[in-house]
Amino acid sequence: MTAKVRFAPSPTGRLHVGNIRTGLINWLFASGQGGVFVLRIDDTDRERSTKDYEDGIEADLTWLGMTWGERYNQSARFAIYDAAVERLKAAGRLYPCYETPEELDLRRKVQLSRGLPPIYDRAGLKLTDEDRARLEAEGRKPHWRFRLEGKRVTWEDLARGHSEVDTASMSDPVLIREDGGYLYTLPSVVDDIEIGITHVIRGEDHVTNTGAQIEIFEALGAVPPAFAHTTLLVGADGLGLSKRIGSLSMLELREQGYEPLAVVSHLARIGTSDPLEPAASIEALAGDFAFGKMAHRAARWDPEDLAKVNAAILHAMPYVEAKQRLAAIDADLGEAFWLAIRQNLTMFRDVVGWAAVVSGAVTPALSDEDRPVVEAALDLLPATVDETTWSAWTGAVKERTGAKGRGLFMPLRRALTGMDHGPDMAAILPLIGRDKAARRLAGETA
RNA sequence: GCGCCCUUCGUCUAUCGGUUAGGACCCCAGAUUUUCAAUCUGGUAAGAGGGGUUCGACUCCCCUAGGGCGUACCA
Repeated sequence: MTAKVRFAPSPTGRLHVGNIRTGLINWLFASGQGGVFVLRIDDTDRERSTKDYEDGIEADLTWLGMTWGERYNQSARFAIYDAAVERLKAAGRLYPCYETPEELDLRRKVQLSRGLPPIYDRAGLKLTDEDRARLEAEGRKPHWRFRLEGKRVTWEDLARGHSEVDTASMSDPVLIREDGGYLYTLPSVVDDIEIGITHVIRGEDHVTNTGAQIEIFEALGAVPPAFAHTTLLVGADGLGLSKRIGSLSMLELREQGYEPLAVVSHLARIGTSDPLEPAASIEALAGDFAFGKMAHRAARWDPEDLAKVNAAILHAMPYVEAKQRLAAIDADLGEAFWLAIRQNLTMFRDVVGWAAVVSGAVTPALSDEDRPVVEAALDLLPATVDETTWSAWTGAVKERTGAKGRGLFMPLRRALTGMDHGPDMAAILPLIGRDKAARRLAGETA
């Protein structure tokens, strides 16, 4: 049986690092074995769902390279959920309740204060027809709960191993709200059955839900899929993902200039035993994927690590891959330029700064100690410069001034680039050109 | 409050009763570059605390501490 997994975001916001990891793990798991990745838009909440967010989610997935084989909108599938509801009602597993949210909240608080578990007391189950008629005459409308069997539900979790949830220790879940709207649980289970999902892969915040959901699968006569609950992410401080990072959207990461492959490599490898290095492609990542490699403790999402992965990708990026993007910055930026400066990039946009060093205007920042070397260098600068110039030229400067090592090269670097770090000077000198080099050595802004 | 999960170098992790406790990042050193960066090589560095079980515990059990998640008419 080929694997079929689903990623089910709600279009009530953009994808962020917290939920994209779940999507990515699903994608990697499915792709690694030639399975199907289903994109399911959980838009049963029509109030909060928007088409813009839906488009945004697709744009984010596409940017990351996470293609989907099938996609569904839950908002188009209410008839299927309605049918499931009828079956559950007929089986006596769905019962109406009339408490208001305030009443329930109060009841929970009382239970808690008495040291009792805050579990719904199933008052709705004890209602007679007359009780219901009276309540509805008062204008109350029911919400519907699924009657749990109250048993130890067990499953072999792909990420956590043998798992158990005692559904006797939880409240019967509300499946249908007072206003008739569906909560996430029922449509999710029904779709998993209808679409033929074989593996439900999600964050471990859903572990307890799984107990109830397995009961719902069974109540609908379905064999539950396999489950995998992965650890959640934490921030660089090791504590829970902060609001800032937890809500860091793919859109922001994209605007900050990260390479999609960096985002994906980083997200796929943190919290695993694989070294944190760039993958050749998202497909290669899928080939390496295994739940067994994932630690059972929260994975740390640190932007500094992401930046390192991003830099490593740029450092090794061949010219053909960079060509178009380079041209978008400046048509004159060729292969020699790329090869000379890529090692100095953290973000692709850093190219702009190096392009300015080569073809823009640079104001040399020189100290008094730098001057003798720079003046000699200007005097000795050959009439033409190419890749071979640097060595002979600086050799001559060394001979005349006695400067060597750092004392020889830093003044020249500062004079020619205006900076004290940067690409290999032998490669960058011919890119700057003889004319600009001479003027910069003379102290001009050129 | 209750339930579930977690706790190994500074960081991310490997180990599934007997290891010189391994790798990656950071850091340090060396090489290379007659410079910085990049690159290559090498190195420093670890089992939350306390009890057990065992010939032997990072590994199994219990307790404590710390952290995460859940306990919604959110997903």
